[in-house]
Amino acid sequence: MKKPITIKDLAKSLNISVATVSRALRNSNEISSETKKAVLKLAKEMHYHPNLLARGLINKKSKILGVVVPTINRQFWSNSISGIENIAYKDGYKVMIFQSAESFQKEVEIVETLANSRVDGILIAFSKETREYEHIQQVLDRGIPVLLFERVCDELNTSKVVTDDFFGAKRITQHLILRGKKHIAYLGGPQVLAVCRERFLGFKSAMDDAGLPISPEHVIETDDFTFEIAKNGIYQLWNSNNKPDAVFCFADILAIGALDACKELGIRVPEQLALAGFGNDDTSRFVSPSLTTMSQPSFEMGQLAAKLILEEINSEEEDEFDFKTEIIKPNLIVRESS
Amino acid sequence: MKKPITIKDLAKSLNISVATVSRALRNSNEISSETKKAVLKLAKEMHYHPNLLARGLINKKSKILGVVVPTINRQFWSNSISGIENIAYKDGYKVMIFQSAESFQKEVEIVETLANSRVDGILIAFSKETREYEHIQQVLDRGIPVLLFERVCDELNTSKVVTDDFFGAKRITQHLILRGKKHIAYLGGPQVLAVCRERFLGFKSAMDDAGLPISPEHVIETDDFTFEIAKNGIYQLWNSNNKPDAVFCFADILAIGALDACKELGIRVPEQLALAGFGNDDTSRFVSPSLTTMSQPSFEMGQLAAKLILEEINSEEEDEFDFKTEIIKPNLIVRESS
DNA sequence: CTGAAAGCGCTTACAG
DNA sequence: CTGAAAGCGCTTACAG
Repeated sequence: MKKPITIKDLAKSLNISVATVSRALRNSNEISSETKKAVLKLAKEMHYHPNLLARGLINKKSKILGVVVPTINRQFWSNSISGIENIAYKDGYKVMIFQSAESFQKEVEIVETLANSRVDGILIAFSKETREYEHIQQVLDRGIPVLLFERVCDELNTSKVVTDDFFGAKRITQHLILRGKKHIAYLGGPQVLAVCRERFLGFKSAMDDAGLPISPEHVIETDDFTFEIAKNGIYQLWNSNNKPDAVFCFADILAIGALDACKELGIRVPEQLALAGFGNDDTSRFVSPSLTTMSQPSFEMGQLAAKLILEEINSEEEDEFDFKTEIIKPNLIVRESS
Repeated sequence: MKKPITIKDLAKSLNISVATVSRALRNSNEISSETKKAVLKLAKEMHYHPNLLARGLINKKSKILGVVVPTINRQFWSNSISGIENIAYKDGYKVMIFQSAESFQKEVEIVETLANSRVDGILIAFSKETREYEHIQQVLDRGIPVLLFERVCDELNTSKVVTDDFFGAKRITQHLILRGKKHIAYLGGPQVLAVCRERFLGFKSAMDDAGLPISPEHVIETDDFTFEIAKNGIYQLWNSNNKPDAVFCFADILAIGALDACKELGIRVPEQLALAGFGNDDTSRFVSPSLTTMSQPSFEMGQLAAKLILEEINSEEEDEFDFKTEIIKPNLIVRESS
């Protein structure tokens, strides 16, 4: 590593003080345009680059937002991030992205690093393992703004951006019912997760309203949201005497696995078995039959999240900030699978 | 923002010097276990957290790797990043991810920020717009290790990790030829990009070897790699008198678009038109007919990239580091579309 | 408009 | 084993 050029080097070369150099570089108004020009010229010539660590140490502002998601490898998360960046960049903020890989320990480490690096704010969607929120509460206590999105919790007093999962699940279940389906199964995640609970409750509510019973063996909870696990689920459902005529899947990837199982088992979709997902992965458009799903406006949710946290960051630190919880309704997209 | 606890606060409370506190915190060996214990205890009680900016300013080591990719919203890139993280975390490094969004200007900004934040190394895949490499050369001149992956250039003297695009394209074209196809079209990106050029040349080489001519109207160059553009390409090919009997697509997403066009046009795949992609997006498994493709080992490429740059970072700065270029062969995965 | 000085939070030779 | 001092690269009142 070479010794980088510092303002000291510039100052020495020009025979002026570092204070003046600093002012010229930051385009201060208390400086003559002449010296400013000279400094800027030399800075360019000598390939001067400011040390952001030193600046951050003094300014206490990094103009950096930290984002923590379970994985970037899913449409929903990567789209949200794009939405966050879209807003952040307009305001001169850079966005640092980290993946927790659904590991609580990694999440804790990342949050700690982010906070210790003095980012201006942290946007986080919890890992699947996260059950306690001490690590976030500590960051909050340190006065660092945190915004929770999609995978949130009730315990924390922050701004939040979430999907209206209850509404979405109810709405898509109603759609299946309208299609004449009466024995609808549910393929979803563990109900310790709020999002899973909500979607199940929405599903249940629609069934209840229609006076349709839910068979216990039609509720399959998976720990992992993978293609293979969904396939097993369909095999399990189809091997019983009590076959469903539709399946509402917690996530598109599950519905896509379900679809594959249907192909293998020779089940006609949607005639024998209608399928519906949630989330609107790009993939759901490309499979055949294409997949009915509740589309989460992930990009817009990211934008909204960024807006909220920037508001908080830019608010007067004195007055209590008014935390908002934005509940975003997903949109039903009907395709061939129902 | 509250005033954070510093080592000064700890020192005052314990009536010892900041130097001693610092040593206790960093688990130095020149310290009595007694004072160490006391410091650690108080640090916990007072919720002390080290300021990484201050540490970085002195240490010149951040234990952070910066990664710049065109987008995280594609399997190949997100998988590579997971591979990079996998290796980096084992070595105690954190990974900061940035998206250039295929914008040269944004790429330049990000690289500048990364370098000015004193990350220990930068792994970058160029944006589609990037034609000059001054921004990287400058970073190199500053002594910061840079590794190029997938979207690279010849001009820069760094370690590189790339796909053997020529081999991959040739191999998959040969596969199509073996399937009895003789009029193979090519759907790909602009050949100013090295990766596009290589894949086209591999395609051409296989055709040449087999004594098969390539019709000029069978070579379609698209500027964007999107589903819709690929569909148009197929419409264009099919509306001519000189219809191909197979299409080698530069990327899976193009092949998937092609597939959709075939469905709309009633073209039987692979009988009338065989289709092959490149990259092995997850989606290519899920579409129907499933897609033949050259599978790039993206996770492993990420791992390799991280290994190489960590080697460089950990090498004695004195001796010239021996830059390596790793050329990774993709694997042919034959599925239903051919 | 410019400079000397103090300081951001931390680390590390150098003495003792 | 501990402390005083210098310093990392920068910014910002305070004087002038």
